[in-house]
Amino acid sequence: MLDATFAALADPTRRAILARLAQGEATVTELAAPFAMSQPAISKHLKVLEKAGLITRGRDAQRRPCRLAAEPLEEATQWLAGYREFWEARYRQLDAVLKGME
Amino acid sequence: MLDATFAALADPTRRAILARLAQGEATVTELAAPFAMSQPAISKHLKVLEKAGLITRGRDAQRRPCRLAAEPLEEATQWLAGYREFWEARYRQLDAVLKGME
DNA sequence: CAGTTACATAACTGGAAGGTTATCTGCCTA
DNA sequence: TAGGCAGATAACCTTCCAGTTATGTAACTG
Repeated sequence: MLDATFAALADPTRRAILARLAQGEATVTELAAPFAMSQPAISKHLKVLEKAGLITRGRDAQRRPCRLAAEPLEEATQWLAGYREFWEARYRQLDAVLKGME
Repeated sequence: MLDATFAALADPTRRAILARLAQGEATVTELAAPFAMSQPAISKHLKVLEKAGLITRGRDAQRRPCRLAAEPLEEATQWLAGYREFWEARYRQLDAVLKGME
């Protein structure tokens, strides 16, 4: 699952789509509007996001509204949290150095 | 930068390498040992990690010890943090539902 | 019912990913 | 100095990815 999540997040178009969805539901056409890209290209990106579980889709007549699904983001965050102490250690070192300069 | 970071993290072999490096420096041969994969394949993965800034490499005679570099992980975490309220909101909803069932 | 809107699907293309084997380089050691 | 060890690089293959255009399909609208 982490594979699909990180792979999905590796594309700037897809991250921008998620950023848009963080502000609420949107249709495919709405999501496609900001990009200089064909509609099928966006549909493909949405499929990638859907397979990664990062979005879910409803139905409203001809429209297929997309919603953000947070679970994989949480999973990714938790994985990264395992390394948190690592860079915090760096900051403590930096702190120490700065204190030494006083 | 986030592109390269997330792309690098999308591969399980590379995540495993990072996990190993979290416990301290290691040489290429040491890193390659756990995997049923040729040494050049590992070297490629290391190059990906290096380009993404996730590792740095030193020199010790013929050995090129690798160290974990935390900065891109921090950057990725901060990006994800922008969505944190999103799933926390879900939990608050769940909480509310559970309380309603009492 | 004809046309249009909203989106999906198919087929193609160029380039990057991830693996392989074979070979080269640099450094240590006997 | 000859040989071996650690690792990088090259050349190749196959599969996937991100985009395209063209076409199909379901649902609304006049």
